[in-house]
Amino acid sequence: MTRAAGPGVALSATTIVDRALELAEREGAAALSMRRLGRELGVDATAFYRHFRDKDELVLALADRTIESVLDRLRDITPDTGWRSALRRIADAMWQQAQEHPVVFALTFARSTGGPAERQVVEIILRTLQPLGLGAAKTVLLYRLFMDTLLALAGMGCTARTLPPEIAEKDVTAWSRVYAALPHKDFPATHKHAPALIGVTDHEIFMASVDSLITYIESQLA
Amino acid sequence: MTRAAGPGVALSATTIVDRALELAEREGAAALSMRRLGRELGVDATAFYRHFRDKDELVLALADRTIESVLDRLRDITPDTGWRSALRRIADAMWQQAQEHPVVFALTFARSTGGPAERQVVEIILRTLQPLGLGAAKTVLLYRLFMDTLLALAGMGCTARTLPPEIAEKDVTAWSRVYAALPHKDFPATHKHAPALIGVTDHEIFMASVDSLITYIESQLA
DNA sequence: ACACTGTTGTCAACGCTGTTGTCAACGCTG
DNA sequence: CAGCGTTGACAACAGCGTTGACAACAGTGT
Repeated sequence: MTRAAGPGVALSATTIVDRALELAEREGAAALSMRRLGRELGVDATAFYRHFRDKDELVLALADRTIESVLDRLRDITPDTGWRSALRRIADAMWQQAQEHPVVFALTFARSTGGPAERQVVEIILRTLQPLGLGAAKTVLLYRLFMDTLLALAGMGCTARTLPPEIAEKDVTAWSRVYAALPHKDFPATHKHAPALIGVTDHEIFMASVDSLITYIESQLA
Repeated sequence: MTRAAGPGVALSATTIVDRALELAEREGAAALSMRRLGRELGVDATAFYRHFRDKDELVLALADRTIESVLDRLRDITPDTGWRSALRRIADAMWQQAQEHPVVFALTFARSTGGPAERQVVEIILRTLQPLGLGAAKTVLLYRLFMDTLLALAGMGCTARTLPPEIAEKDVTAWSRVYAALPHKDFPATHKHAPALIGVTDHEIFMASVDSLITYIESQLA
């Protein structure tokens, strides 16, 4: 049953991205294969290549798609919004993106899509930092520090949380298995703090990081 | 030419890790396949499985091996070393590890090996933070904040730097290609700062992050 | 000295992966 | 109605991680 071209076409870049996003988040990064995606779309695996150059192009498209939802959450930031609360809202939106699309986030947090959504987010953050009156050099450094730190932190968390199940088990239980069992003699500090260490959540760390970054920017104002 | 067991054995976990580490850093993560590694060792690809459960176990072994060099650089930290310079030395050692073994670092920065080298590093950092007299809860939070932030930042950088060449090109040039070309009309802030943004280095960001973290810890002492 | 046992490497094979080239079916335009 | 460009199907390729059966050897107990 060969399908054909024109408006009544079966596939489009948009529907491919839709299904791929849903598939990846539902079944993990390993399930995002061309054959699996083809089956999901009811189409031969290689039909994909009529719409994207290669798999990496799809991955970047997934990234830019998820950034759109970040953008939506930043709409209410105005020039009147204080820079502190603006930065907090941006951080918050990034965190939510990571929670909603952990697989795609893990796949792409170290990438640059160059897509429209990404460009808008960059512009918004720069507009927030610009009026602080630091020099150009300091402004861009603080932009990168803010952006990279939060992307990296959230991305690392997503990577850890979306590991293939059999691998994830080893990692997740590493702290409770090996670190909680270290002897007081050779590892006094670890032995003492292991119970508390297990309890620290990624979100606490992320929020502490936001505090830390804002504190640092304040210190640069003087 | 079938080889055999005993002392005159061809392979060992150590030699496998040696060659794998060298291969990965020389030719990239994609080259670290069992068949390629077997060829490198002059041995059938599946001989590997007599020494490791699976590939992931090798990757974790690679990670712990590179952490050993971090440990070496921390030997001269004593209880007399001020916490600020101790933390700076730790950060420095992590950065050097990331520079020397970017492929392995990118592969494992979000993982926990639970190996001996990793345990020692954890103990050293906790011993640095412990005497500050913050409560247990604050101590472990700051430990995780410090560790995770620097791991994530360095790891994200390594991930970006060790992408397959054809993919890397798109990413590296994204800033100069798309962001430098954005019109002043819709993207005034980006348009203005794009030239400076291209110039910011990962190391600058990393060092700024260390400053930021130390500043934050200081603020928590009061 | 000899058979036994456990270890280690070889080999063939399985079911995957991303991707390419060829071909057929279809909508649109001349 | 012919031709053309687009789109999907299909077969195929080279590579991947991993498994199971088999052979060669070292060391051990008798």
